[in-house]
Amino acid sequence: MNQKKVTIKDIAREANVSKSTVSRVLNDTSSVKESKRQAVLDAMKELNFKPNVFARSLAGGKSMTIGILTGDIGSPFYDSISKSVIEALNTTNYTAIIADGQWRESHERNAISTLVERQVDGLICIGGTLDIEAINECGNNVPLVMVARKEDGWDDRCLYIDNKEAAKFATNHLIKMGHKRIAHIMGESTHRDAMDRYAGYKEAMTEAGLEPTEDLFAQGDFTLTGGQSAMKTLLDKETELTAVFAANDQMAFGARLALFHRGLAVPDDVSIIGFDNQVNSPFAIPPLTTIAQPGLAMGQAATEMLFDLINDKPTKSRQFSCQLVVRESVSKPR
Amino acid sequence: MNQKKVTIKDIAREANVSKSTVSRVLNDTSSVKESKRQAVLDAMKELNFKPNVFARSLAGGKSMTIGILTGDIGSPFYDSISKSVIEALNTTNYTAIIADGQWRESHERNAISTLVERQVDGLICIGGTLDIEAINECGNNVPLVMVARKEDGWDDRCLYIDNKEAAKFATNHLIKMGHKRIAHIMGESTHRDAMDRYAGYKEAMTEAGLEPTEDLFAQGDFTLTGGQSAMKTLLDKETELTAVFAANDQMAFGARLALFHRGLAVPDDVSIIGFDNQVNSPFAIPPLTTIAQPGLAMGQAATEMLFDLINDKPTKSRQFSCQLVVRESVSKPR
DNA sequence: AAAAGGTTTTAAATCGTGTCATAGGTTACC
DNA sequence: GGTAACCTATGACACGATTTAAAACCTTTT
Repeated sequence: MNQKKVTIKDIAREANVSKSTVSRVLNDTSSVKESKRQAVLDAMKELNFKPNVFARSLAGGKSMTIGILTGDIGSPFYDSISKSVIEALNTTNYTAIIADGQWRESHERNAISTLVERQVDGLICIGGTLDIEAINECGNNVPLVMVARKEDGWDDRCLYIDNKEAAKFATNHLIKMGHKRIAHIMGESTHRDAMDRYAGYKEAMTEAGLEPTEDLFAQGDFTLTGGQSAMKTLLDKETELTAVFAANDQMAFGARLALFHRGLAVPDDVSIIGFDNQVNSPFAIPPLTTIAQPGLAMGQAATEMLFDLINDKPTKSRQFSCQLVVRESVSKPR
Repeated sequence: MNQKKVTIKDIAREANVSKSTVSRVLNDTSSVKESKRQAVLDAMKELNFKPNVFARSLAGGKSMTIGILTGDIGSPFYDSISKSVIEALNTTNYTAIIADGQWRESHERNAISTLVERQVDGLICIGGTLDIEAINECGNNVPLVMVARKEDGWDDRCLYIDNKEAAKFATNHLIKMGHKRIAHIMGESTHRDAMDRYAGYKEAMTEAGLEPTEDLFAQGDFTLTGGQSAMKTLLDKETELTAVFAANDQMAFGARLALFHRGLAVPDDVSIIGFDNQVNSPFAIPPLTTIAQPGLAMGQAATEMLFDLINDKPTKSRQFSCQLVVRESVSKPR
């Protein structure tokens, strides 16, 4: 049944070589005569040899493991990045361990130390709130890449988008459609993305000669319920808005539900634009117009960058561009 | 900077005891005089000792790692289970490794062997298509728990729901509301859940004296787009349906979009009921009536069961009950 | 033909921890 | 007081690989 573990020792005996030789053909670390290499490979195949990861890690000092620290498991956009990293890792000998920060500094700290205890060879941070110096310190100087996040002074390992510019683009889309009373539902205020998108909204408004007054602003927190209650607040103020720019799709959905419950139609009464382009956004009713953030590409690029970092190759931060995805949640105001 | 690794050897020296003693207080494997225990603990604190996972695993044969084999990362319901497992593990010394089966047997095989190479101490399978004998074989007899899946002959380690009964319940809800022409969008036909739900639908119909005719049936695949095209097919048949039971929420959303594009209102023209109660289902337009599957509870229970299995305690399969969540996507037919 | 030089191969040390058999030391009992 | 029983602590070895320094083997050069 439970096949006794096959070790390099067994392979060595079977192939009439020493353990070291086996190790050398395993890692291709120096030349081995072709005949012996074949003998070893044959033996490995025959005995169905699987090297022991732990022995390897202990001896070699590499864990062949990459840590993913995600701001929050369950957040669709971050999840899509995690998924693409895991997929990218599939073609390598590395395996991912995911740790959940749950948007709390303390949790993030714990999550990182879990990863460090597991001796991850590299760390990919997706969003998150803990400041980068702290991460790096907890992280014990493990090679580190930041995704969906830009940090000053870390200009060689960030993969990000220009949130302000993208938010401006979104707002301008509404403006071009003829809207003047455009509200903004902002994300978690401790979150840089939220601040940047808010800034972009304000700038677009001002440049168009529209005033982003206080009553057009509502505080959200990037969640469905947060978006919903922000929209309620907005509606209670009886602001005469005709369009809403939500800082992410989740909040857009929340807002959309609040509108639905007040009997307001989208886009006929109120237009909505989101941010992220989650997988289910095309299936919202109506399909959500939004800004697409290239999560998949960022995840893949992060993986590549991390390997460059691990192999001491030079890296540089990269800005990804976003695209407006026009669907059916925005129309001209009536 | 990079603090030189602190080993039990250092602790031993600092506390004036032998390495073995340190190991014994670490694992609480036999009694140690209180004074020495304290000395060791103090030394560990002072030197900020973190045991090396790999050395531990190598020597002890336990990896302190649990493998999660999920049918598909990105599938909201399965993801919620994974998340709850990861959370449950947070209070233990175990860490999770997630491997993605991507609904393909070959991928699943690879995923399992990755986990086995990582020497996981236990395996939690969430859904998936590979048959259980194969899993067990690949899994090298690692303790194994199945979530959201019932397998005959494995009556001590499955956590599941009665899909047929729940589907019957869903269908009956529509029937009670007065619907007679009720369509069903089925999931991936290789999937047992899909078959069971279909069976429940048929049984409910027949028992109510309604005939589940061919034209009321459409094949889906548990995805958003699958649901959409199934609904299109249904509408193209010009079946005079007044309600749809989709085998999961994802397909319900897809169907809902197809309806939207045909200008049909939900629930006024067509009622929809789903299955799963995904986190975003309350935020659909209109909020989706559905069958709630207790994913969180199942994830936690799975974790507990796995530990029982690991500790050679007896376990028994457990059936969870589902609940109808009435929201706004179902009304009486007009 | 011997020395030099390069290529393969090997034995032994190492990585950090767990475990087992054993050695001391203490208590208890007759 | 002597022996048995028990509790603690120890050292040596094991776990399964990598790595290094030295040995063995082949070629080539002088």
